Amino acid sequence: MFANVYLHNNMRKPTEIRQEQIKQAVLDIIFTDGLKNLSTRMLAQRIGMSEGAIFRHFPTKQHIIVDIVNDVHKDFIGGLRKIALSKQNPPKRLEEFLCFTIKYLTDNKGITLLLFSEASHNNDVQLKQALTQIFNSQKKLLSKIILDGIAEGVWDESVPVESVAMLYMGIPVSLNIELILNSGLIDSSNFCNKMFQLMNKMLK
Amino acid sequence: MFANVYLHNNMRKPTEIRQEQIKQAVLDIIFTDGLKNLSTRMLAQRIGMSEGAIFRHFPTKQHIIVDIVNDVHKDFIGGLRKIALSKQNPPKRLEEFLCFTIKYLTDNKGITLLLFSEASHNNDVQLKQALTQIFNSQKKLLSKIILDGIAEGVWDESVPVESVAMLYMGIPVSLNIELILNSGLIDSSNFCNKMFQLMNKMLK
DNA sequence: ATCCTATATGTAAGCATTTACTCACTTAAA
DNA sequence: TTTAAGTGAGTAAATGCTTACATATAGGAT
Repeated sequence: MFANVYLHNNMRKPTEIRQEQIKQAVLDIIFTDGLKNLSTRMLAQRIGMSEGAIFRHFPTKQHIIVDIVNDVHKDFIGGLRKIALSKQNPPKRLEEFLCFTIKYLTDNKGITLLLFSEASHNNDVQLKQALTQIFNSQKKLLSKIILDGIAEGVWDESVPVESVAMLYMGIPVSLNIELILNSGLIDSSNFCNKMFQLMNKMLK
Repeated sequence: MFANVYLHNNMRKPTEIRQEQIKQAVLDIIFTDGLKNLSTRMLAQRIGMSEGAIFRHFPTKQHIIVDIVNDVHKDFIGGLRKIALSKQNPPKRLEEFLCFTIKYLTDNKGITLLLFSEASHNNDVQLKQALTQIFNSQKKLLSKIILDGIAEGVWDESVPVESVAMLYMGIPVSLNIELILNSGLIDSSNFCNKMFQLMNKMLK
């Protein structure tokens, strides 16, 4: 009769849910403490499970990182691709492209730092390839939007597409610096709109 | 007579020179292997001295980082300040500002990653303050140039100064990503000129 | 419903390795 | 001859991961 009154504070959960929890906690730790302070001990503590339990759901710590990078490729790059290849006019696509980028990165605050930090070392060849592809995909998709806009005559044909794409690549980091300095408080839709205005002007 | 023919491979050097070597090696390691792979063992090996010797020249590893950040504040921010407050016309100042930034960061390849990574964790309050000041100084100095340009009538007064400054903050990282992906090969002066053209257009 | 069993999820303790840093001692250089 | 620069061996703590063991949970047979 009273058996179910007391909830166990360590109720078991299926591995799919635990994996999501772990990945979320990893990004959280990276954002607040930096990649080099990400330890499996700290990770376990933040989720509220033992360290050993983590290794029931992922074979190694590195596999967690790789899994996150794969998520980024699927969700983030996938979302950008949909926008870049849609039927809307190029300026509208550019605006959505920017807003989607900013929303994704503010919702997943550790990702910018993870991508940028991990990209810099060559220890894991497979991981580095995935990161390179993420960076190049972004540039390629944005370039497509710009080239479409030029072809349609809404933007100046003399614009250096490569350079504009490069400038865009810095936006996530500007955003991240701002997030850190303002401790996470940012008007996301306002930020994205301003960036669109600037880039649109740059292209005219 | 033959005493000086054979050079000792462990010739002793004054602490000032060793400190510079150590700081340079730290930035080198950060650029090639990432901040989290920066160990005193690796550092000693790269310079060609014993691990213990490092601690003759710096009390702790953290002190090396702090010293580098102080250098950045003096050399980089100092240089930017000189340009921002010079008597030249605003567009010329903007161009020099951008080129100086890019030159400094390509000459000291680990700095972008160091500043950006370290800024994200709160372990060391003093360090975080120094980093915040570096970011804010950059924004303030660039804003000054833009506002001067608006006052002189060369740029549009409706331009959102804050947003432009924020976009500028991303440039070093775009550069860094490019450096990593292209393994260090970049036409620095060409890059800086292109960025100037874009920002100038944005401001008109 | 109740029991039984297989399996997935959990834990605490411990492992080998790496880490930042120290210390006793040596020796080049001023 | 004093001092600053260098070394190699060692330390305690932290790290990623393993292991032996415990038990919640799902599902079929009773």
